[in-house]
Amino acid sequence: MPSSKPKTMDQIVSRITTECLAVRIRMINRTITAIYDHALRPLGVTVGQLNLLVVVAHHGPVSPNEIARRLHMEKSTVSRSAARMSDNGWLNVEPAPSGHKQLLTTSAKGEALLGRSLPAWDKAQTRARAALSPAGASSIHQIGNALLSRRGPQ
Amino acid sequence: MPSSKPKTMDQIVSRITTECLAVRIRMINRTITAIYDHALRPLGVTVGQLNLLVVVAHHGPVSPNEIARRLHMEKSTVSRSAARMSDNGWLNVEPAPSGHKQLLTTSAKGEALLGRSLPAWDKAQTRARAALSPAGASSIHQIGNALLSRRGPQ
DNA sequence: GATTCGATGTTGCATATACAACACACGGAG
DNA sequence: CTCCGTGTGTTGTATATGCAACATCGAATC
Repeated sequence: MPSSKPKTMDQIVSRITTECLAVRIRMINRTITAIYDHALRPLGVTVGQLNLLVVVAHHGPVSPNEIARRLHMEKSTVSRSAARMSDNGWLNVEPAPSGHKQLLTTSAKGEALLGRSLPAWDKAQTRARAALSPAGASSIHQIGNALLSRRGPQ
Repeated sequence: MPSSKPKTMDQIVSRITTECLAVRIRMINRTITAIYDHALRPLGVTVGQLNLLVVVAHHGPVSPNEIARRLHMEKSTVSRSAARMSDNGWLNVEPAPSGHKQLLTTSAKGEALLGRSLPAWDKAQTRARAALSPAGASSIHQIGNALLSRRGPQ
């Protein structure tokens, strides 16, 4: 009876090469992020930042931690991004009335940027849909919505 | 006649919130990457590194630039990752016989790591499939394969 | 009221990633 | 043979990202 254990290097490599979801998602992420970042470059903002801005604009005054849960990010990542955007004058970071908490709100400058960014975002969105193919874009949309519907731990 | 131009902030925010492919892909990327990295942590390797190792093992001696094209990455990203992995003894980075070029090959230690990592990778792969749902996983697989089939510029 | 626990934010460290500017070497044009 | 252009690798800079350890504040427990 041939053991199933002693896989050859070729078998392992072949298996991971043809199946791994991580390489694929990470590659797709790089490609799509590049499309948006390229379109947004003239505005001096990245997709990550634009997305953060939109979430803050959408969910009124909101804490970094709350955003981290919604977008499945690490709290420190949100805090540091918010700090950078505050430096740029796009976000206000203020301590909540009571407690240690913080509240993020959009500034006038931030909303202006958002308005100015719409055309570039739209162009990128179109190009991204093309890169993913309509069916792929629809799948991504669906998977993303499922993730968005339930927030993370922390 | 109402202009289609003067969108309100709410309209813009709502549109990007409900449609943007970038937030979704980036979120999916964070989630899936976390699954693999968590599973691989005991082995001291990240998914990105494991993937690089697999590609090098698969495509014999190969230059960083060639890998960059295949995986749609920036050449400097590949070079620096390869350098880290060389420090760990998982990859050999050697100058090509003639020319300025470099050739990456797996070391014995690298192949051993690969073999040791398979179970963890497998567990992560299963969990990732579950997180994406079978249909979603299949879509990602397909989109990824399409990207892999044509290499990038540079 | 003092102590403890839990939620929140910060900081140090490491990887991943991209872009721009630069350094180098090979090959072809002259 | 020399010069130049292209392909390739490197380095500086900046963002994104996560983990672990720590600091803090409020609330629940006693």
